[in-house]
Amino acid sequence: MATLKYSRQRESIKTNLMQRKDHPTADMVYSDIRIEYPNISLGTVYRNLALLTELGEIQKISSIDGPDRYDGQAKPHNHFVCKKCGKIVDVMNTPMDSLMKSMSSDFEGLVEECNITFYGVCKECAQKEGLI
Amino acid sequence: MATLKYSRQRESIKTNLMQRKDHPTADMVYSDIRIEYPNISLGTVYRNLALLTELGEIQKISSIDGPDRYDGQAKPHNHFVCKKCGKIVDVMNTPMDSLMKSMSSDFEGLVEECNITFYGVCKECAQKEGLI
DNA sequence: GTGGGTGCAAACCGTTTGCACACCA
DNA sequence: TGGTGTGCAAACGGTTTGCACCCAC
Repeated sequence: MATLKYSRQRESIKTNLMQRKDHPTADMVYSDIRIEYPNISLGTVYRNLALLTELGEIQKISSIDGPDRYDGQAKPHNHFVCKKCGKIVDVMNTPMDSLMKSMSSDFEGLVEECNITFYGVCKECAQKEGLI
Repeated sequence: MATLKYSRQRESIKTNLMQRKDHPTADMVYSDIRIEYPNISLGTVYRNLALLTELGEIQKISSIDGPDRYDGQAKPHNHFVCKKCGKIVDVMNTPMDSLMKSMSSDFEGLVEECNITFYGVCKECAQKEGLI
């Protein structure tokens, strides 16, 4: 049961996410898709984003403030989220080995599987606020 | 302007957070404070938690799902948040040096200042779900 | 007395869900 | 035709906010 069926809406959402290089919110994707499918509903966008995330075809990124963001890049990688402006930057090649060592033994062997999100202040915002 | 005035509500919230060793939600703090101040409102709790966070006296921790959590521990440290059960574990002594090297040069010198939150699946949940 | 703090309730915002209809297989 | 997907709108949960009153200074 619950066999996956084709839908052009889901296809369009996936394609949109794969093509763009930013990390849009559900609403930003919704705006884009509505150009091609004016009747699509925001609920459908959320449902498909959740489904694609579950399938591992996209990544969901939680922000500290504001709405969640999505990443169409298939290759697993991590993110840096700016607390001030919400900007998201891809972080590749995180040194997992040294991270692992610092984690309590409760989590040994598990961190490897995780998507890690770093929060902080990006250079631009730090300069604006005189933190740098 | 905006001079900080004493309030026993804020004092009580701060004390409550400092004494406990878990990472409660605003609502959990609210429940506790109501024992001493039955008329306190949830809005006041949120206002004071935000204020204390801004003052750097407590830490706000964003969860992937569910409500934000708060940490009364003054010493800066990082967190591991379990995606499955929401459990939060303190992570001390993160190897910042190796992390820094892996970050893009856009953020060099800034990551050191950040609270980092690791997301993943805790050992217990991983065992429950057969991931381990 | 003045201006910040509180309690209350309504509003807010992102997200989820129930339902009837549409469409893929 | 059977069952999954959609559009719509209402509901939801956590959080914020406007307002009148209260209280620290």
